[in-house]
Amino acid sequence: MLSPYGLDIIESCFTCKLRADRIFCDLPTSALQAFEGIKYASAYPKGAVLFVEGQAPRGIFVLCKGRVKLSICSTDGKTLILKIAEPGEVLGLSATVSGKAYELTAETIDPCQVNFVKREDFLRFLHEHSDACFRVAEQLSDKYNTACHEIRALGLSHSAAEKLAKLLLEWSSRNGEAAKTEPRVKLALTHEEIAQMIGTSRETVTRLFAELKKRQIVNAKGSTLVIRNKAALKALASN
Amino acid sequence: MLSPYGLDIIESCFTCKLRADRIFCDLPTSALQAFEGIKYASAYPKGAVLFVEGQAPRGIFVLCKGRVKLSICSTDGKTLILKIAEPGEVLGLSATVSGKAYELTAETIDPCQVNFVKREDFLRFLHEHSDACFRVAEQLSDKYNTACHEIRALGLSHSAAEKLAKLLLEWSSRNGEAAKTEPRVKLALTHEEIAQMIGTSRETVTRLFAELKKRQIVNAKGSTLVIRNKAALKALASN
DNA sequence: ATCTGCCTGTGATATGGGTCACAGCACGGA
DNA sequence: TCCGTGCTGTGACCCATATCACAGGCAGAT
Repeated sequence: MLSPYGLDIIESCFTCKLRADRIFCDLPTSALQAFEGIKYASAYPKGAVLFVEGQAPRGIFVLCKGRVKLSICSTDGKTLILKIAEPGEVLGLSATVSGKAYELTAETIDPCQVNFVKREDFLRFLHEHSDACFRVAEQLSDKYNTACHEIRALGLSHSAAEKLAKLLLEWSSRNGEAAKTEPRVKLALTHEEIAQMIGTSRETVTRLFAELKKRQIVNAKGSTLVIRNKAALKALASN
Repeated sequence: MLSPYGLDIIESCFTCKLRADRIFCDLPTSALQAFEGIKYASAYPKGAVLFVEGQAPRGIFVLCKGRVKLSICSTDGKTLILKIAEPGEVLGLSATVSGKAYELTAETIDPCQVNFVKREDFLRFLHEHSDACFRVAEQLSDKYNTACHEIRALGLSHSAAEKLAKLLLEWSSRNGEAAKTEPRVKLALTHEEIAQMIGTSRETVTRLFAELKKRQIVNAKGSTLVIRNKAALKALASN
């Protein structure tokens, strides 16, 4: 098969080595077989838009490879990035289930491989495979959970510094770096994007980073950030 | 049967007249029968706490009567009210499904009737009744949807006035009052609580209401608020 | 009728951070 | 090598809103 956008396409879910540790993908054989029959494997370049906030739901997108930026956007152009979706996540799920419009916009930030399933096929699939339906409920619970975290971070912090500290700590807890005394975080986003994640302005992010560096709390090594003083960062995060 | 806290207890879901218009409750007979077998009907006074943020999930609470305040709370005591749940809503659902801690606190603000189902019973029930499982997915989608709205409101508005205007408009669209030229909203909450809903301070809410009244945009009739100038309120909401 | 607690209303003050404006820098394309 | 484009860094300014402090009002308890 062709490898567009420099991707190694995963042909079938059955041969996918990563299936086991993905909440949705690790289905019993019969369900997986049915899923294979209705999915369309496809690849997208960096910057492609899977769906836009407000659109009627066409179906779900199972992210196999690459990262996808999920954001909402106000009428005046301001953007809030909700999260960066990682492989294994099912995108557009809640809209597809409920039939309401997509509540956010999904845009690839890497070359991505995606399995698309049309809404009517997916709904039929769910009704016929109750174990898959339960996985969907689990995925949705998960999404709801992270949404609640986001709400807490946005609504209950007094300062931008607090939100940034929270974000950095969360990032470091992703890669299993959290346990180390000096966790490292790969900064794959621009200050602008970080600002959009914590609902502040680009300049404020720049200033906050300058402050953190001055106080020796973090330290930049190229595009990697070293957290030198985890305790101080935690103190900032919970105030 | 006794009627504690002045409630007329709904004995059985089968005889409940309100069942039809509730997403979760309107189950096929076989599922409903099974549900009857595992639920515990109970009543709570005003101010009772159903569960607390951070607790391990004991099970779900189907709200039959009364209203429940759902909130999250920061370490320093600041509270953010996410929503006021109305009858028909299933509380503690996502935590019960995923097994993670309850992500928020649920506290009754009226005398309430509630059907409680233990986690293990509920999970078994879901696996045995795929139609119920699908309803759960729908409920969760709904919750996710409102969470996204909350995030938008919190993260993308520049002023407290904007958030208050949004809240008032949303309230008026609940009771079917939205269509009227001068919708009425019952103000069942204190300024303090409203402040906690839009993430601002009590004083700011008081001042904002004063401003709205001065500009003849709203008008207080006892504890009922009359929206005299819907257009102006909408203009405030989207800026 | 009085007290006590919760709610609303309003002034004074301080400040976090949004916004504008511009400068320096890195990196890729021609 | 030079240029353009997008990112980062920083100063100046100002406004919305948090916070503190207190006064009046209303309602339920004694």
